[in-house]
Amino acid sequence: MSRVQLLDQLLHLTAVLQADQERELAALGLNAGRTHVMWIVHHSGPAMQRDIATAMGVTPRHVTTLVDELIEAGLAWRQPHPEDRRAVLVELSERGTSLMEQMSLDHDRLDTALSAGLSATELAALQAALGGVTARLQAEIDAAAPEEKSA
Amino acid sequence: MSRVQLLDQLLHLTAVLQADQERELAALGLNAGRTHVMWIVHHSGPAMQRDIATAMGVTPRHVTTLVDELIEAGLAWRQPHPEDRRAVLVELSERGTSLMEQMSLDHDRLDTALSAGLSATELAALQAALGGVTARLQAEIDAAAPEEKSA
DNA sequence: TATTGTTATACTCTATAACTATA
DNA sequence: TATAGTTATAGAGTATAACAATA
Repeated sequence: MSRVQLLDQLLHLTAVLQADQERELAALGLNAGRTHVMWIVHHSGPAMQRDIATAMGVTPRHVTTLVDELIEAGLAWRQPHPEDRRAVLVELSERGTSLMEQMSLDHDRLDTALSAGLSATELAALQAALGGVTARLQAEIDAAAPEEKSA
Repeated sequence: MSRVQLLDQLLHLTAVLQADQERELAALGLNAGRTHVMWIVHHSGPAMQRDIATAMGVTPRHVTTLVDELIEAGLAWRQPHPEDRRAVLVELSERGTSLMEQMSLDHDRLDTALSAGLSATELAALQAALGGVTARLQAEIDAAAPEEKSA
């Protein structure tokens, strides 16, 4: 009988991870939504707001707000779409791009720190076990909510 | 070089876990705050709102709202504090209590499902590795934000 | 007629400030 | 004077609905 349940450990880790993310973003004047927009644009290149909304699972209206805020902060701008005059392309500014690059570095650094102390074998075993847990969790979710099919 | 980083795996698991929790609570007309209040009262017995606020890390004013909502939903009620006429004791109703008991069962069931397929040895190794990762994450956080001391 | 983005509005979660009734 | 809780107000995040310009 494990005194501490696996699920409780995972929930705790989840809480710590999330608090850390939020603290870090807040220090940059960002939040999850604005950062998600930048992340998408950084990885896909200039993007239409409609596509950003779909990728994030939020309303197009909300993306308008998020992009307004990024522009206000000097992290992005809007360009007219060259082929569709209804649409707009969101691009990162130089500051926006370097911020995303810095976040990538921080991400990699944290990843390295978390794996420290684990041998390659142990790391592989941990990753495999985590993959299994995630798959079982997803299976539970799918079993409980059989509505939303894959898109 | 691991193609998928450990941190990314953890972030993904975090997202899935959280979405699952929210979906489950929403199906019961609950949210994180209301559930947290019930959880505290379920585990500590009748509690003053002030103490609930401290335990949750939110304002006393917000606890007033949360308790109002629980009462509205027939899940809790307020009793006058027997020794301090300024204060109030929050108690769970029968429905509130049985809901908490049901959630405990669901929690245990999910924990079992997540561990399925792992031998006792593998489970112990996973838990140990997770503990290490969480400790290293906490150490990173403490190193980055040396302000808020322990209370 | 369908689609992109925006103006207008509203809902949820949470906070701060001022106040009432005790202690 | 300090503390428990509440009335009043505000701010962040996100949604729905109606509408403009364009496809």
